[in-house]
Amino acid sequence: MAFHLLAEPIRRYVRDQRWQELRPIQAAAIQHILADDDNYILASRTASGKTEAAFLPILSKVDFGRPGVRVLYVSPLIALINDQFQRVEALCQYLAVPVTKWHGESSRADKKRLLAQPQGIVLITPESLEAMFVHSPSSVTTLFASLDYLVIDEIHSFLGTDRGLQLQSLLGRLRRVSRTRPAVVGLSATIGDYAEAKRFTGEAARTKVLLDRAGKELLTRFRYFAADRHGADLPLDLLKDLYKQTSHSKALIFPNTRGLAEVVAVKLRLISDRVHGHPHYFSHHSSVHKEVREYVEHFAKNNQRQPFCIACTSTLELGIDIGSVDKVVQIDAAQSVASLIQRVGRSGRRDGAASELLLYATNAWSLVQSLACWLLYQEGFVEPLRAARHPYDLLLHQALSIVKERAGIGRIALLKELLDNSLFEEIAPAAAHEILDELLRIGWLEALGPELIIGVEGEFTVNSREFFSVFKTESVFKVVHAGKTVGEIPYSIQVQEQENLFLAARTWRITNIDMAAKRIEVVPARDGKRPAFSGGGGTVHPRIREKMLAILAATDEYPELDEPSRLALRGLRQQFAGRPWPAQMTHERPALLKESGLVFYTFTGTKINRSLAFLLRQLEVEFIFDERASSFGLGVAAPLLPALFEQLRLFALDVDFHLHDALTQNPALMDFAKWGARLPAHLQVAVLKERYFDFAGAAGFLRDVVVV
DNA sequence: GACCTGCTGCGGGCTG
Repeated sequence: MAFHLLAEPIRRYVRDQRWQELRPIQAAAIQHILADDDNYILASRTASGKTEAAFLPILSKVDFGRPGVRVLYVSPLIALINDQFQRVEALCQYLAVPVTKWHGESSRADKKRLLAQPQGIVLITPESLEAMFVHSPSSVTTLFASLDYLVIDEIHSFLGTDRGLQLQSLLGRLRRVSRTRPAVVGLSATIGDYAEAKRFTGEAARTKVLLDRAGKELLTRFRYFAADRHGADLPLDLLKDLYKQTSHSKALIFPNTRGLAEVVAVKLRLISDRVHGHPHYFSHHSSVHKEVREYVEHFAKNNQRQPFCIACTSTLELGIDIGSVDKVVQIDAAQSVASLIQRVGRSGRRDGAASELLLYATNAWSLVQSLACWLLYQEGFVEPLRAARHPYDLLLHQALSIVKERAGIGRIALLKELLDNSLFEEIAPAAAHEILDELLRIGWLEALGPELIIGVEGEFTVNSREFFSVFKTESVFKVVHAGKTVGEIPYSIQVQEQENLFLAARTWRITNIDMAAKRIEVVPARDGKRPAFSGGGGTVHPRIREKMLAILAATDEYPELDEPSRLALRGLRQQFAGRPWPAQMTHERPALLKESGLVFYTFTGTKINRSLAFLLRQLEVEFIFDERASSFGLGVAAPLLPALFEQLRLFALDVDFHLHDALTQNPALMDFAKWGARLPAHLQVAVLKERYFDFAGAAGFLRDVVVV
């Protein structure tokens, strides 16, 4: 029995919680973590008690009487740290172990107190850890030289991302200053590739996975309301139906964009006002001011009886505690299965009744993508995310960070430290040398005797706040009403006096714009438009598109579809009917002759499509690309396609020259990687090839594809 | 038509 393995104070905590029993993931984690000092990945669905699964055994095991912080918890979100602080602190009170929040918004007095007496548990963000290495390396040693455990929450949010590469580097740097050998415990509900998760710890061979596959009971329904051709907003009938479906529920609605989240919140509130329904309609996304968002979270969490509706983006995907909701609504397809799982995970009624998932679609392609995601979810598929093996841009950033940390370091020692870190293990020493040479050339580094120091040109960069993060952010205008910030919007044609707009689920009129202070004054208004947000979306994995093709080629019926959805699916299937689909479709892709010309459907992921579009431009072939349908309209006769594909494939195999050219013409191509623009040109090309495009995938696709 | 994430140190002004 796992329970009896726990230390007595922890057993008392468990008894006081009045839990009937330990969850499977908790029982497994207790047995394993107490038995050895290995790294663990705990994979189990949302709200299955993963935090306790990690902390119950760790707190039972670690000797907190010894000096130094013993456990470091890393989280991708400040909001999550603040939530987890309450839970972990409640647990730690049974052991009198102090817990300290360490992020940009936590108390400086608390930080000072911890530095005077380093002990217990610290909750931190990757950027705060980076900042500590850069500005106060002695604090890193004082606090973290004797860690026993590193807990990484929502570890999937770091896998395959630039922020993950940064954290991986920081883990290596922590190990370097450590006198102990801390074990890593990673927590997640959505991991598609366990080998990658193990690799992320930097010690794959020492890492084991504990997995609870149990899903949850879910009542799923698809609903279809076709948008008119020009309809940027949602169809009125959809909004009316959505109101009817959610007016008595606690509902989360995910319409995929910030602008549509505002439309949904404002319009549902309008309908509700008209029929004297409840007034609890909110929006929650990155452009809603933090305090307003916190109010919404607080309302949802502390409200047992009243219904409410939050229209949101991925801000409510991760584990921020908003209590339980009984309906999750997705409008048009989610970008990934992982995202769908996280969203579904937010529902769950305490009484154990099945929670409800409503999947709306406004066009047939979106319906099929949504259906594909849902079927893949049922099959247990999650997109495998692979970390970049040649992150030259991260090496550049970490080189600057280490030079600053040491206040000067010999070139050989710096190279050794960088290349010893697991995330750079596939980078050749020659490339690392080149990056240092480039930093010396542009004056970001300088040689001082035998050592490298931060150069005059580099001081500004390294000393700015922006240095701690590896992602870019756009500049925005603050939107203020009566001295209170409502949120923010990017500069656009819409930013004009007397313009009306939606924000934070309200309607506003712009009364004053201060260009210098980037501040917009607003007053309440009666109607308006959705704000024009800029910004790119995510990427769709090839497997989703392959599933979409399989759905279209089959004749399966799905009882979860309403009648309009069924008709829409049938309509799209008819377009592709009459083709001799083999049982195992792998390389067959359809082309249709339409009025506008030949349309070729690739049914593959965003990165391969993006690469194909690049290659077509290089060949100066005209085309119309539609990512939603994954199709290319081409002014080419069908019999010529194989020859075109062969030409594209040869370009794909030798694409470096064209990428060099494209970068010279348009340096903004590197905007997706914050620290990429300072790399030597051929390393920029390498970063583009590895992270933004997939030319190897495109070449394989072009080699194998059979047009039907 | 398209998501999200975080932030030092120091000095000056203000409040209790």
